[in-house]
Amino acid sequence: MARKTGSHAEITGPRIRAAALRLFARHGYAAVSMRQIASEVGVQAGALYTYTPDKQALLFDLMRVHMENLLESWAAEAVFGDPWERLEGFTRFHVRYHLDRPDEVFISYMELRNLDTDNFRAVEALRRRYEMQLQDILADGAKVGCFTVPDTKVATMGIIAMLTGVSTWFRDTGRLSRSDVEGIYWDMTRRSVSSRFTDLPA
Amino acid sequence: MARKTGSHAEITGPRIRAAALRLFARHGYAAVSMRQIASEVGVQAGALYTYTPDKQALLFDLMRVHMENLLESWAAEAVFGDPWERLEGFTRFHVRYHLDRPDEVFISYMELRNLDTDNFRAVEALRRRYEMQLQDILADGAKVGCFTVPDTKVATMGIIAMLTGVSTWFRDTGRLSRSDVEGIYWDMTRRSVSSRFTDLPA
DNA sequence: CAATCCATTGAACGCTTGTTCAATTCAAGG
DNA sequence: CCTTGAATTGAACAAGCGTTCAATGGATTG
Repeated sequence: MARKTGSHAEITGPRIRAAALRLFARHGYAAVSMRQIASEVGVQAGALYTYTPDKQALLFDLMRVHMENLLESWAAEAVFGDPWERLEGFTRFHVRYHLDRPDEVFISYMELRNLDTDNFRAVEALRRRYEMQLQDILADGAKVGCFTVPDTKVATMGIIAMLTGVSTWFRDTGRLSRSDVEGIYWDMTRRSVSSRFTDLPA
Repeated sequence: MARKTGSHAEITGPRIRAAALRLFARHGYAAVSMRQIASEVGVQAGALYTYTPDKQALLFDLMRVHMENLLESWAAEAVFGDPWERLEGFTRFHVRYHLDRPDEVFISYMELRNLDTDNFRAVEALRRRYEMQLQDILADGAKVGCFTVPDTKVATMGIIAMLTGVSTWFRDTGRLSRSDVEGIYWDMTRRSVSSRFTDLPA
């Protein structure tokens, strides 16, 4: 079952990945043991080492693949057009993508500090590449004059934080549907960068 | 050195609290050992148990006290007036408070899952009380007509996520001062709930 | 000075951790 | 049917975990 490791490949067996993902998301990397992962897969702990060199690689693989998929998915469906269309495309994509992958998102934001130095740098770089996608949209929109952003970088971080936060509270059993939520977040996002807004109280 | 435990008191010695805070924020609750905390204080592990019943209580104490301080600080400086003033007060308070306590904030958002059931419920309740402060402002503003929020609850979560995110990227050595950042976030927040915004493209 | 008291030590407890590896099992190929 | 080779087991390893506690120490009080 040895596995060719192409540049974008998952190194680890899919069953193991799924179990590790679930458990890391629920309890945190440091709190989950290799034996727990093995038991979820239905196997002894030693068997995991046929598929992964060690626990750290398991975490890194999950995070790296998640970020790569995120970037690829966005590249595949990125909207072209004026800044408004591009921003709406990004917003809706981001909310939808994060709603569909709560565990991956949780891990990728919470377990950064459990990555070794090199792995951390790699994931950090991927994350910055993704943030840059939004930052470019905002910068273009500001240049053209359809957006007013007091600070492009802060606006990027603010909007991404706002949107990503959706996965901390959304439940499928709740009052709102996914597309409701998508729409509401887009509404808030568009407002937050609107130009038509220099005549406010205070 | 036994300590009176009034309702809002910290149970644990301040040196231990400080060490645990630093280490939990840096490496995560599960990854930090009692021996590491003890060594940071300059003491043997056993000595910690004079001040705390166990490791879990250490975490819970940090989170509970943080949330209580947050609520008290806001109660002390909450602005009264029209919704715009109240929202600006909240926004600036939240950003400032979170910039000043990066470790507490980090822990309180990241270590929820390491709390025992009862402790989790207690912290969760405090958090909801705090979120309700903002939600009330938004609801009042929407009723009066100065805000347009498509969904009060989602707007609350969105704004809080956006503002809280400041502590993930802000560095004192960076391009912007704390009051710069405060102002920028207020600018984005005010826009995100503005009424004067029904005539947009798309 | 003696008595008291409590913070602290340092060793020990039973258990779990990540990881290794000889031995075994098991399926596929000739 | 036998051989080959890889997947898996199960035991073992050293290390570290949270927590306990008799013994020690050093200051405070009478």
